[in-house]
Amino acid sequence: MPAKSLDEIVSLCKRRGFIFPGSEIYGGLQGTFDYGPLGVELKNNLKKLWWRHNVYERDDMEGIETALLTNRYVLRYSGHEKEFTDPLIDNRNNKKRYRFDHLLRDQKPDVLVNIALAFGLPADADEETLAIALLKEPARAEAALKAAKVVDPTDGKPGDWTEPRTFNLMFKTQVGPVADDESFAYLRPETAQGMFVNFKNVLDSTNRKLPFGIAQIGKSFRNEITPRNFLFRVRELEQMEIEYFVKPGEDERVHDEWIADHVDWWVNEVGLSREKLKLHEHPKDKLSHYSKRTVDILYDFPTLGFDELEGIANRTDWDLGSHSRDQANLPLSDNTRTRAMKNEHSVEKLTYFDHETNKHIVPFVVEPAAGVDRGVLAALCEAYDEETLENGETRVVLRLKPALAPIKVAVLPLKKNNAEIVATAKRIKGLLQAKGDMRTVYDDTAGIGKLYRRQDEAGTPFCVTVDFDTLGQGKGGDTSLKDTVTVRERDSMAQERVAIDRLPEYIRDRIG
RNA sequence: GCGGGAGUAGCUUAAUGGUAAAGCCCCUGCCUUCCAAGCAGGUGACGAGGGUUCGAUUCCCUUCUCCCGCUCCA
Repeated sequence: MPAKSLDEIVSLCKRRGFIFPGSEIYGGLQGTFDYGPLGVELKNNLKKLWWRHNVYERDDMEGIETALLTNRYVLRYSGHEKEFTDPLIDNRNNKKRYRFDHLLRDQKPDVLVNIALAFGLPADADEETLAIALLKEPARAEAALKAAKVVDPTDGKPGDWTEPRTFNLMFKTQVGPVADDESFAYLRPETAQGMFVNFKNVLDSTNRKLPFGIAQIGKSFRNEITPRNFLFRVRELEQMEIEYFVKPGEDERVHDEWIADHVDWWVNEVGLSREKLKLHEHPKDKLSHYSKRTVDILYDFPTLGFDELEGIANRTDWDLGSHSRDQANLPLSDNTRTRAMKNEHSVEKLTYFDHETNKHIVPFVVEPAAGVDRGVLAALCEAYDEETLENGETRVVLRLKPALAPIKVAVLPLKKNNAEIVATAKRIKGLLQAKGDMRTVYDDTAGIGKLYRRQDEAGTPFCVTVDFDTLGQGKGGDTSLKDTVTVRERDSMAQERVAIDRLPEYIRDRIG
């Protein structure tokens, strides 16, 4: 039986050491989580699989890792300084909160005219212009909204409005010893910008031709208004992102290819069921400022229902164009040309010289961006199983793909009060861990049945048990099984007898 | 940020204005020849701060965290 609720997963994560609340002994810090001994292994394994699929097994990808602290100009010209800010306002009468610009948009025209005139703006100023002007003088704004009788869209009555204020979703931090208004940097809200600002560096150092991509795995930070739902909405998150650069015109085909490829990756390598995945096409009017088309891959989480695992966006030439100097002389798409801010700080033109046409072009970008933490959660939800055994008892077993399993092998002595069995088990543990690529544990703190169940809950695919037969002391003096052990498989609980010297190979063949 | 609900051991629950109890888990020892056995022992909790009180886990206030609903959501 799969997990009935997310709480069952949360409970298992805490109990077995996958995931803990961040800063827990000081009461926690909302929107942060710490990965425990099993969690870090699972997460590392997921990232390893992703990197292998998207970098090593392709001919057109490079990896990078860029700084988390980001020059504010990067986020200014990317559009985040403006677009990643939500202006908010509350109605004291009914405790409703609105996005300030959306509230203005929903007013009758004469209301907006009155506000505009009160602020000395042209009568036909649009709601974005108004919002920006009013946010600069919140106290005057509050008075003007009252005077103009701005109504609440929920009840249609004039509201008792608070001062409008901005809520920026980017974290700022002080850089250097002098605390003035200019000496700050942003913690990056997405890893993507690191790939864009290094576009030339990668191109120049690798001699890549279009199409090619840059991959990065790393932390991003978003000051979410309301972190919720366990790993789902967090303030510190890890992303696995690709920026795939193509000639304009190839972008739509390549976009579809990445969507199909990544759905297959979640299914084949992470082990998610295809029927629990679905695609979500973003409506045109809800697209981000940089996107021409965005398709999300959703997973059917317990309690939450379908929610986003990965977003695959066609970012057009927005980013490379926005970060380039001398934009007026670049061949940009209409959206980027008209909406991107004039760049007065970049010293680079992020273009590509196309030898076929002998022209500089600004590549289009297709961006598959997946959440590592959400991937971990999906893998756990998919793998969780409460199984009723033949004897009527239940066991909790994590049916993780062996490649994802935090522990690959547990070596267990059938009896811990037999020195020779214990010594042999410890020797086998050493033999397996010497290979260096599989987490191996030894445990003798309970009876054999309980040891198996513990490993089931951790998702360990194989248990190796050392018994009297291993020592050549089988029942009735049977020595035929000397130097063999029992390998017990997690999902079926079936056992197989394997020679010790074949064991590393046997296990490796089965963990992928 | 608003409204509602909840915070007692790793987990699930109990009681109490006066030494906080139990089961499971965990640890140690004995026992145990393959799926959470048994016996004996042991560690471990009132989210934090303040107030009322002789005395607060209990009553009050504040705060933090979590859950539900709004709101928000690249």
